[in-house]
Amino acid sequence: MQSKTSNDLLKFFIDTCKQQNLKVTPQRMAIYKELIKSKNHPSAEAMFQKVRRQFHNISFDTVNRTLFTFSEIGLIDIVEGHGRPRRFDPDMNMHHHFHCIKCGNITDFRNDAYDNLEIPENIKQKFMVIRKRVVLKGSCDKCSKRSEFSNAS
Amino acid sequence: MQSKTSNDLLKFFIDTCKQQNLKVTPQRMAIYKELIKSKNHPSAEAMFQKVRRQFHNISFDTVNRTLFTFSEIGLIDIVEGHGRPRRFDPDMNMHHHFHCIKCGNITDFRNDAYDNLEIPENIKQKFMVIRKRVVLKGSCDKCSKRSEFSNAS
DNA sequence: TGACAAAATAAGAATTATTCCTATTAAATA
DNA sequence: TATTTAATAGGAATAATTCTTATTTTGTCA
Repeated sequence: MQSKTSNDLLKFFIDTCKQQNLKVTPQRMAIYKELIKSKNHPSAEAMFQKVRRQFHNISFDTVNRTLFTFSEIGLIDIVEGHGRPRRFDPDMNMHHHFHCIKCGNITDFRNDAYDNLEIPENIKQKFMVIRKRVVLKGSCDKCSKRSEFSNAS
Repeated sequence: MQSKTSNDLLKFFIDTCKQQNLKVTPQRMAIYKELIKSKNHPSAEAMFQKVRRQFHNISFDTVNRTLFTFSEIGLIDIVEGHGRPRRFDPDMNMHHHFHCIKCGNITDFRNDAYDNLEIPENIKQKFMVIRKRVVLKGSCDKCSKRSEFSNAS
């Protein structure tokens, strides 16, 4: 069962690479295999440590670069975090964010429906929530224009 | 009008500092004044460049440390971003995040209501949205326990 | 199958962002 | 105005990432 699902995922991975004109290298396979085992949100360093156990002489740079490549073709996501460089927001009124995944800009927007979102009961019981925000990700107007036909290759 | 609002904000700033037993230094004043002028999400480096124009020999460390201090007492917010160290998420199913502002951990959770949030029309018209997520921030169960009486001081 | 062109890799240097360290200075209080 | 305690400047140290270059490998096609 486990291996069947795993094989399906590997097939999906290989197909995606071919579609995107990415070469299917043993390094990329090894990294992908570790990724589908990951339950949390690993850093590049954490992935490097895991992968090198199977792939003795893989370099950090390859792991890091490959993770970034995977995120570009939609195999994995880069999650938002308290980032570096840290960005400070002097606007303490409730508002929401649009992140451009290309240029990295964050745009504020207001939305009443989002402001009124309820915190789920199971979350309230476990965590002390002091702020909520809807984060939308995608491509901003400038970046969309710039690469309008980029996936027609 | 402008100066009145600005004075109110400065008064609020001074009161907040006193409440929190923080000294009101010229450096902190200068940094706060720049902050309330900021419309975007400046980095520490950007703030340093702005502030040093008024405050010739201020150090980067002071700016950075002060911004962090301000965020701790709720004067400003640290916004989520594509962070460093980057965190990669192999789970591409829709889910949401709880960020602990103390330990930095990000916890996944599922919520149907959140999944069904509509993208506002004005956003759709301007940006190409490919992902949405609700991000809750606060203190996780472990960190809440650890500092249960920390604000009684 | 073998050769070729383009892409990917390893290794380490370089860069960027941040935090730490410590002597000095300044704010708050009496 | 003297004292105590926190805050600062400046620079060293660290952490995370990206860049550079020579080498290797993949995918393709004869």
